[in-house]
Amino acid sequence: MSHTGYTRLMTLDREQVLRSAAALLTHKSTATMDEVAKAAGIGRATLHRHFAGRDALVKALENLGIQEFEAALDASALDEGRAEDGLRRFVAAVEPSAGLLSFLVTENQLFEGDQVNEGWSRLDARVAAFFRRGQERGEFRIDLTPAWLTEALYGLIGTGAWAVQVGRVAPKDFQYMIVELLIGGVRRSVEQ
Amino acid sequence: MSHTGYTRLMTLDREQVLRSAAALLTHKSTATMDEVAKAAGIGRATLHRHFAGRDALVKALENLGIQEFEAALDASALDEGRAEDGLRRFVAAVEPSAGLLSFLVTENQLFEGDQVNEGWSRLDARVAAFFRRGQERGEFRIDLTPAWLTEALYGLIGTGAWAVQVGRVAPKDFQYMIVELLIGGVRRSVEQ
DNA sequence: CCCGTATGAGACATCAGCGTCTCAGCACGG
DNA sequence: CCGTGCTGAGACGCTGATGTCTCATACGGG
Repeated sequence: MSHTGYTRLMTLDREQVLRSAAALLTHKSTATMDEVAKAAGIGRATLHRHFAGRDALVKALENLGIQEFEAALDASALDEGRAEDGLRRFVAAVEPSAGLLSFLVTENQLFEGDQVNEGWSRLDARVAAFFRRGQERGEFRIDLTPAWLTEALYGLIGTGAWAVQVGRVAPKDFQYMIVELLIGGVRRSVEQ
Repeated sequence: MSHTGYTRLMTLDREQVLRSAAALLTHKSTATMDEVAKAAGIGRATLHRHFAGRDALVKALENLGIQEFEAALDASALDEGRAEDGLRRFVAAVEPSAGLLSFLVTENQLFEGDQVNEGWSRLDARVAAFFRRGQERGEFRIDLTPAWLTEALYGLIGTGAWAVQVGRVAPKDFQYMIVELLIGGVRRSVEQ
């Protein structure tokens, strides 16, 4: 039989191709379909058999990213304990996907109004709600809007992923640098 | 005489075209040469008379961005008074160029090793030195490296410019959101 | 008034990347 | 041993963008 349903083997193939595509596009967002194929160790024709075209590939990557992002969100149990610690857990959980997320965010900025994948708005809402709860509990300051904090978190994750990639930040410091800056800021405070 | 030297009129033309190109590419980084020309109110041929090609245009924009960035750096007198206030002045000064800077940073990430414009490294060094001085004076925490703080500043400026553009942050809050987050972080501290 | 000059519009060739297709090779199962 | 089916390689046509060129025109100075 051909690849109708989602037999395990088939899914594994797709998954693997998707992973390597993510890895490549993460640090070369303009990579060619041919490059993506070669990076996955397959031919361009086969790549097209898995993904109808570049758009389909990006959309699949988008779904993968959303899925991983959501998994990180679930895994970090943002509501348990101090909001600050939830944030730490989240950044730690999202680190492996940081490059992919960064790519997708950049990619999304190009699609002006062409209605973005609804998954993003759902995730945005969850993250913004987390910040809002932190504010209501008195753990976060209230003069920075949840929407901005959400964007800033994405931005810092992307910047962090890139800084690690070009060697300006040690990989082991990724999580620490992002979370500490986001939580405490750069000012040296007495309570540290 | 033709446009040999840099007669005033000629320079003004270029400048104006460059400005409008910056404004356009800032929120549509994939804009066509034709779109750039139309946005500047000139024909594509004339655009090519000013800038040999897309690369030349981008390079000119890069120089413009570097120049504005450096001007903002000079104007904000980072060393005077508290480091924190210097940072505030700088973000205020750089706000008009934020979109352009954001575009250029993204653009630069594509040129892998093709040796980036030396202007950037000079500016990077100045900013990093500022953070280092702040640390030495005891005003900034020392567990975040100057290199990371520099990248984070760029990242937040870019994120801020984008957030304003899509309406997630009010233009008047641009400066406040960036500086406050960068300086104090999201944690609600007693001393606020 | 007339000439020089820059300009805008458009035609043209070129090129890179995409999407489709064909074909031969290879593995795998019957 | 032989079909079936998937794969990689490659050819092909198409499209969009680029860079170059020509030409008619409008503007401005002498």
